[in-house]
Amino acid sequence: MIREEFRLKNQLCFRLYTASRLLTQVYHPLLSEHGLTYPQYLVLLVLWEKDAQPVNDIAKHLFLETNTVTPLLQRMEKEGVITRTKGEKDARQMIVSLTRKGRDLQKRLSEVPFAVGSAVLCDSITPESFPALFNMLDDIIAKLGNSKEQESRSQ
Amino acid sequence: MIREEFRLKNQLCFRLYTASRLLTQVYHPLLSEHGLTYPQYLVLLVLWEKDAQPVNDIAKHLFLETNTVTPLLQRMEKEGVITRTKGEKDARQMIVSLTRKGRDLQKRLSEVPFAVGSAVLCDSITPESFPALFNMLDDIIAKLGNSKEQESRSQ
DNA sequence: TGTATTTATATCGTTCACGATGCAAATATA
DNA sequence: TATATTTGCATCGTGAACGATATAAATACA
Repeated sequence: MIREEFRLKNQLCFRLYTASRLLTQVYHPLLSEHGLTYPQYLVLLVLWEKDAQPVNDIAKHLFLETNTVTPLLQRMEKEGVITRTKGEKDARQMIVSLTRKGRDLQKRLSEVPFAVGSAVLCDSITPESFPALFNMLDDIIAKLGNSKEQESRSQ
Repeated sequence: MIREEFRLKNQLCFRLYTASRLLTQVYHPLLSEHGLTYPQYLVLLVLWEKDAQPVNDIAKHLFLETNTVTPLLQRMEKEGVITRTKGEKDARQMIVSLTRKGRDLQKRLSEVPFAVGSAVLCDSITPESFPALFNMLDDIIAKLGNSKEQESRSQ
């Protein structure tokens, strides 16, 4: 006698986890061609919007901890797509900046968003249905992301 | 000049990835108390629905590869929540079965689905809005999961 | 000013994900 | 029936995630 609330069919998290993994797999061949992983691509998205950010700002944009981002940035530095320089005002900070190679990747990856977009489109997933999905996911992220901040603030 | 399609705000995958990670983090304290990780919990969900399944069936339910599931099952066996026995009809198969401890965990974790559910509920995420979200995520999973099967079939 | 606290980042250990590869059992085919 | 192919699982290497902890710089405050 399986309880309904334990059925895989009724799990929100499992759906998010699976959809996320499968969609990330769509990125893989497109990115590995340029020596990038998906999280590294996310770092580039952040830096293309605003160059020269400290580690902490990048981590906050991605809802990640610095202990995840730091090694990732170290690998990206080794690959020559970013540089990490000590902050001038604050010597604790590491300012992450795009290299020429990192900037140029935006042009070389220009087809990626469209390729991924077309991979998910189907009868029920259309450009028109995106806003509704985006809103729900944003609400989940806001709820869980904020409650996390509350936690750390109350300690 | 950032292109719109590269903005973090416009990325479906980033939302799925973030929502998945944040929601998985809600599970963490509830599961680690019982020595479980989230992927291990998913294996239990599968086995609670149907006990004694080969590795491959478990992997397929979770949209994972056996090279991810095998080490995970080995850890669960070491923890004493499952057993792995060679298949009788097919000696290549490893049949994964719940131990007494694994079965009992269902009762001990009975509050988990409700605790997680209440963690996401807010003004816009309600029991009424779940079906719409579930349907869209299921469509994404079906589209990407199926196209993966097509691939392997055509090789 | 001297000490305590906070902040920014880094290091470490464990557990996934997953591509690539290996191996043995089962099945297909010559 | 002998050989080729497929199937099911395991091993290996790399790169995340993330809790725990460390370290140095900045800030607060006594």
